Amino acid sequence: MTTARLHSSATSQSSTKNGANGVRQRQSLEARHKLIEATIACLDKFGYADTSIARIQDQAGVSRGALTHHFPSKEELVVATIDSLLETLLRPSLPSKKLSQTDIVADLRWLARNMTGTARGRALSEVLMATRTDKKLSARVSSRLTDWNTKLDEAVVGFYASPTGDDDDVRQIWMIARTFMRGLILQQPFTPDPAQIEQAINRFGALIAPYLETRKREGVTDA
Amino acid sequence: MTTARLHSSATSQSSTKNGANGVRQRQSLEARHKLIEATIACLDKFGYADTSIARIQDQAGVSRGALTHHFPSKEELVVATIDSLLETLLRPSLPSKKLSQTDIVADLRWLARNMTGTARGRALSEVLMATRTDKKLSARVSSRLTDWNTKLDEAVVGFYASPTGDDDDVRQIWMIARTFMRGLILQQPFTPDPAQIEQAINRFGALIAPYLETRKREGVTDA
DNA sequence: CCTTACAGAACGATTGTTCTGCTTGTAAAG
DNA sequence: CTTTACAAGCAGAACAATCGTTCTGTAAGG
Repeated sequence: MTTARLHSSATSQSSTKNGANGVRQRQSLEARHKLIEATIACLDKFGYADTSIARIQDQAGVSRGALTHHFPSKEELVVATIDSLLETLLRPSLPSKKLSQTDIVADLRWLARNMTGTARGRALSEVLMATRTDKKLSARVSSRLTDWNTKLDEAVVGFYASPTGDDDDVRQIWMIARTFMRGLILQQPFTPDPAQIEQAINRFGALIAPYLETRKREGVTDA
Repeated sequence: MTTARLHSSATSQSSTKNGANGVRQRQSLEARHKLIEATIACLDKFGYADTSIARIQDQAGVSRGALTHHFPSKEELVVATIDSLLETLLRPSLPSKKLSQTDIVADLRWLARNMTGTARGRALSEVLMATRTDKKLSARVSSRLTDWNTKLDEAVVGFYASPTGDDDDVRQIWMIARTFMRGLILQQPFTPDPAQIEQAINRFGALIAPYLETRKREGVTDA
C-alpha cells in the first residue's frame, strides 16, 4: 500500500519524542551528512547535469539502499543539499567573524572566494542554474532562497551603512555585489586569467566603496 | 571499415569545389540551422541537464537519422550551437546599430536583455555553466570564447573612452558589466521581483557611468 | 517485538551512439 | 541529352549503458 515512506521530511525529524540522541539517530544524521557532502562534491566536480545518484553513492561510499533510505528521491537529496549550502554559506557572515568591516575590498574578496572559490559556492551555483528550468525543484526551494537573501541583507546592514543613511541603498549595493560575484563563475570561461579576475574584483570594490561606510561596532574579537 | 564518417567538419564545408549552392547544400544548411535553433530552444526551456538528443530532435521536427547525420555526436551539436550563439550575440553590437552611445544605462539595459532576457542569452549561460565541469567541451570552445571576449572588448573601446584616456580601463569596466549581467541569471532565484532587478541594473549603470565617456562618432543612422 | 538502518537486486525508461537500408541530388561517361 | 555510378541526405531500428525508482531481504537498536 501507500503506507511505506512517510518519514524523512528532510528538515524536521520528529520521530524520537525525547531529545535523547541515541546511536540510531546519530548514525542517521552522520549518513545524511555524508551524503549531502558527497552531493556537494559531485556538483562541484561534475556539474548538475552529470551528478547522478550512482556517482553520489560512490563518492559517499555508501550503498544504494542506504541512500534511498535517507533520501527516497533525488529531489529530496538536492533540497537537503541546498539547505545545507545556504546554512553554511550564511553562518560565517552572521557572527561578524569573517567580515573585516574595515576594508570593503577585503570583504569583497572574501565574498568572491566564498562564491566561486569553494566547492560549496560552486555547488550552489550549479543548483541555482538548475532551478531556472526545473520548476519542481524551484517550487521546493524558492522561498528558502528569498528568505536567505533577506537574512543576508539584514546581516550586511548590520555591518555597513550608507553615507546617505539609506539602508535600502546598502542592501542594493550588496545585492549588486553578490550578483557580480555570481557572474564571475560564468565569466571565467571568457577570462581564464586569474589575475584579471582579481583585478576586476578590486576595481569593483573601488566602484562601490564610496557608497558604503563601516558601521560602528564593538571591538572585533579576531582572536 | 573506418572509412565511413569523415565529413561534416562542422565549420568548414569544402565538399563542393565551386561555390555554386545546389539543392543538396541548401537543404543541408537548412537542416543544420533548424537543429541548432532547436538546441537553443531546449537549453533555454529545459536547461543543459535535461537537453537530450531526443528532445532536440523532437523540437526540431526532424528524424533521429537526420540529426546524427549532420551532427555525429552530441558534442558536435553543442559546439556548433555555441558558435551560432557567439556569432549572433556579437553581431548586434558590432555594427553600432543597437548601442545608443549616448545613454550608458540604456546600453546596459540592452546588454542585460541580451544576456538574460532572450532565449539565446540564457542558452549561452547554460553551456557556459556546463563548460566549467565538462573538460572535453571546454577544450573545444575555450579559445572561441576568449577570442569572442577580445573582439567584444575592441568593439566596446570603439564606442566608449575613459576620462583618463586609458582604454584598458574601459575594457575592465565593461568586463565587470558583463560579469554583473551574467550574474543576474544566478541572482534571479534570490530576487524574483523584476522591478528590483531593473533597479539594480540602473544603479549599476550609475556606478560605472562616471568612468565612461561616449567616443566621438559620425551620425547614428538609426533609420 | 517492532521499527529503523541498511544491503543489493530488479525495474522500466531514457541516455547517446552505431548501424542498416532507402531515396535522391549531382556529376561524369556515353 | 541520356545514362550510369556514387556519395550525400535521411529514416528508423538496434545497441549497450546508465538513469532514478521500487522492491525484497537482513541486521540491529529501542
